[in-house]
Amino acid sequence: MIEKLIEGFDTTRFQIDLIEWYNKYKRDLPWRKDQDPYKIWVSEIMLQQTQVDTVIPYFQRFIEQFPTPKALAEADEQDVLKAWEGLGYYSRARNLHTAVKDVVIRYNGRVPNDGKQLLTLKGIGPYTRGAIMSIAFNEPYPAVDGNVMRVFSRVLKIEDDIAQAKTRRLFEKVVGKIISKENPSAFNQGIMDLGATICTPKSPQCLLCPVQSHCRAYAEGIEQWLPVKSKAKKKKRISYISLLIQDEHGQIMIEKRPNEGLLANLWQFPMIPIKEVCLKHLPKYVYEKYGIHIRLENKQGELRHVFTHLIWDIEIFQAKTTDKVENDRLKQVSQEALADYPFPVPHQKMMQYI
DNA sequence: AAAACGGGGAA
DNA sequence: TTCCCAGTTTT
Repeated sequence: MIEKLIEGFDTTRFQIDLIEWYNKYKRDLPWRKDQDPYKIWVSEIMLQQTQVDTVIPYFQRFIEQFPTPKALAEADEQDVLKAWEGLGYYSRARNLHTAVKDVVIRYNGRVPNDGKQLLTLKGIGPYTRGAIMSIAFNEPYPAVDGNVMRVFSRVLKIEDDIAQAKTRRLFEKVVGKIISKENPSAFNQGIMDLGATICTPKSPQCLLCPVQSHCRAYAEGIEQWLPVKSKAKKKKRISYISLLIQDEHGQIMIEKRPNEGLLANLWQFPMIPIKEVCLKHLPKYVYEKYGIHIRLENKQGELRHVFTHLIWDIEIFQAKTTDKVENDRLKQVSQEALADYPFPVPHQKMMQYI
């Protein structure tokens, strides 16, 4: 059934047209300066669900700070999270940290040139395995992401719903057939660049496309209707009150989030679901949860933060205390010391209200 | 198969 | 507002 999709498709000519275009127009990106599999790996993890322009400065700082798997393996998790701060999907950073420790122990610090072994490492799934194998080791593995599915859904007029998990497997089979066996690195990166610069989600630049003559969607004028993707469900909304609690020296209370789930092990200002308590009972609630007495002061502002699957609506209040706490997950720190802890973006925004 | 998991930029 | 982005893990 894959054969049916590729019937009449000039694979060899497609490979040539794509790779020639890539060699001429490839983007100058910091992780393309050499073929160090560690750097390819870090870049691929950062690039998951994250755009190139966002990743570039993070990548450069990260490689400077952790130049080798060994350097990263020996780092504290909090320092790794701090380097990741603001990039999102923090489990990527924790999984990468776990995985490089594995690489140091099991493979003597060398990223394995082996598809099966790569897949056993935390945070490396089918896409990242394919990207590392093809880009760093020039092995013909498909690396199918949203970009690749968009390009090939148009070129081959594939109308399966790309929101379905099994559709990715279909595209992996297709790319496995079409990928250049001589230069899989340029082929895969060529598709990525094509998807990023020409074959974009809206208003693709078909007139500039190096594989226009191969594209079935273009031939039929239906490129804007592909790929097919079903709608996501509605986001859940949660309201919170967040407290900027200062003691008589101006020290501010922060808490560490649980070690699993949303924003695991990042720090935040105490945050109370509004559903669980009304304003009047807030000090009592805070005493029961955090063990300190507070005097509630003025509301400082509010903010909204939108995640993939939910929305936080946060009201920000100032508060005062004279009590002291100090443990693993609860601290009172100076305003300057806040910079030493990894905070999610909504709580970074809160700092301006102090 | 579906849900959880961040954040920013573009239309 | 809505959608998209070089996805993986957990349930």
